[in-house]
Amino acid sequence: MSRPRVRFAPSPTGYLHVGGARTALFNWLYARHEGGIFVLRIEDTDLERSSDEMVAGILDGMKWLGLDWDEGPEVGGAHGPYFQSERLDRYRDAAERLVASGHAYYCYCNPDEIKAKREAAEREGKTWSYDRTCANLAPEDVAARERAGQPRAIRFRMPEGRTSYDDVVHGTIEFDNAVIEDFVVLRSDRQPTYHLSVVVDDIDMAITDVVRGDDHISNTPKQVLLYQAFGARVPRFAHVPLILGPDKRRLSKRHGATSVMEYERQGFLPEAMFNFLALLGWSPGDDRELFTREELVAAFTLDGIASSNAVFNPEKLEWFNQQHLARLSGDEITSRIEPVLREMGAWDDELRGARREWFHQVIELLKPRAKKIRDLAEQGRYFFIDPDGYEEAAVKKHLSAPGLSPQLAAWGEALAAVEPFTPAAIEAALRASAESQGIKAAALIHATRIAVTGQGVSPSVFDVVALVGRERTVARLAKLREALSGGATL
RNA sequence: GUCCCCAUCGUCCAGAGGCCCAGGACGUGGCCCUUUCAAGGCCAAAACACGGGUUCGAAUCCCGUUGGGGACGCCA
Repeated sequence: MSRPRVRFAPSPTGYLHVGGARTALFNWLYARHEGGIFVLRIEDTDLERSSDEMVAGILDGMKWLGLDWDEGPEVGGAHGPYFQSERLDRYRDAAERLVASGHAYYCYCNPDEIKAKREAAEREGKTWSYDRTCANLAPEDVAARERAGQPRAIRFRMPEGRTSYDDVVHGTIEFDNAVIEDFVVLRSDRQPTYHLSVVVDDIDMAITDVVRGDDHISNTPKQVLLYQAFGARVPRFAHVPLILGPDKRRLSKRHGATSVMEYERQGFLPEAMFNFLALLGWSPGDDRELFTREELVAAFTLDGIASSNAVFNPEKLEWFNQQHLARLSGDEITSRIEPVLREMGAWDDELRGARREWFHQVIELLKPRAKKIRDLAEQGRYFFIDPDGYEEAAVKKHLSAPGLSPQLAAWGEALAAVEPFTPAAIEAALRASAESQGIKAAALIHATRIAVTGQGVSPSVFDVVALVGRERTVARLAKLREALSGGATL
């Protein structure tokens, strides 16, 4: 098969939403798998709703996910321009060509009257479609209206018969043309409608495969007819299922986060989002779930696309994030966590230098407990900064035993002499200290954890102590004893 | 209202006539590991919407019902 050309054509709403991202992802994956071309086109026909910032919002989302485009904004290409707002002349010419060839006609009807009729019908629970008043106007009528300077739209003349096309995911889909009215292709203000602009653009951009949302299925016959009217080759269509919210309704703002950048803000990894989205409505045909970007490119084919809608499951996204996080190397995590640590005032350039090995060990310890990069920083704060207080519930639960302070003093002394300062040696020393004092090791374990981390929860206290280091641990134990005797800081 | 699409565990998927009294994953419950919390391992509960066909045989094919979604604009 020769190189396919596919496209993603969002309208600039200011952000890339999850559904759009998934559609873009499928297109990208397909292009990359087949060695084809991925085109990005901005459908900014609606000038009032478009701006540079809005376009930037979309591009940011694409870039974050790593969906690079071969032709489009910022990179150009031989089939541009890639903004519909710069292509208006093309649409006007195309519409006039349709009139000339008899596939369309001028319509002088008043939009307000049409709207009124439509609404009246709707109130009775019926449908009203355009009555073709202008479909067969006599030449002199047309001339008269033109002379009067009446505004005119251009309508497509629906032929008799049926229109069908082969959908890659749904098979053959057929419509009776009678259910489709003579739709407007060019408005009276000379602006094209969606159907005209997509078709003209897809022809101009030599798009071979249209991969888009299910919601376009019923639009497709209109577009197929337009291709035919233009004498162009009809592309292959693949309509992918929609992404639904938990209430099974189309995903929208009221379902919470729908912008992919919102997930970035929440600390999700782009590779996790990528993996998760790829599996919403597509499957490799077996039970594999964890994929890298490269593995997905290798595995992706259009026939793995499902035909039924999918519900967005945030819990599974979290799981993917955790899995991808666990697979990140120490250096990869370092570069992503740096901004978070800076924000906390816990960053030190040495973490990349002299303390790099140490830092990687800290990360390994924290990793299995973290779902997000931010968790790593927040849950491991005590590795970088002395705790400034003790978690109340933990104190209540583990520090109320009488005589704890002298016991901690003895343990502190023993710890100061542990050699080598490894988790195993530290554990042995702690157990020995507990035994010689006739108390449970657990008492010292919990107290040490609180002293060193300020928290009731942490990785194995022996690992933590080994990494926090002898000096800081001894100091923190002493500080806890102070607090115990003072009582106030607890 | 008309037209179109869809229908396997709560959710995401596997299953393209016998391999299925249906498999994996998330989530849920339990156990192991661990004197914390996770991670990990093991186990469990959990689905072929319903009714008719076709066939020796149907989750898989056909028809209908029901349910869900989408489209019907001088919006995209």
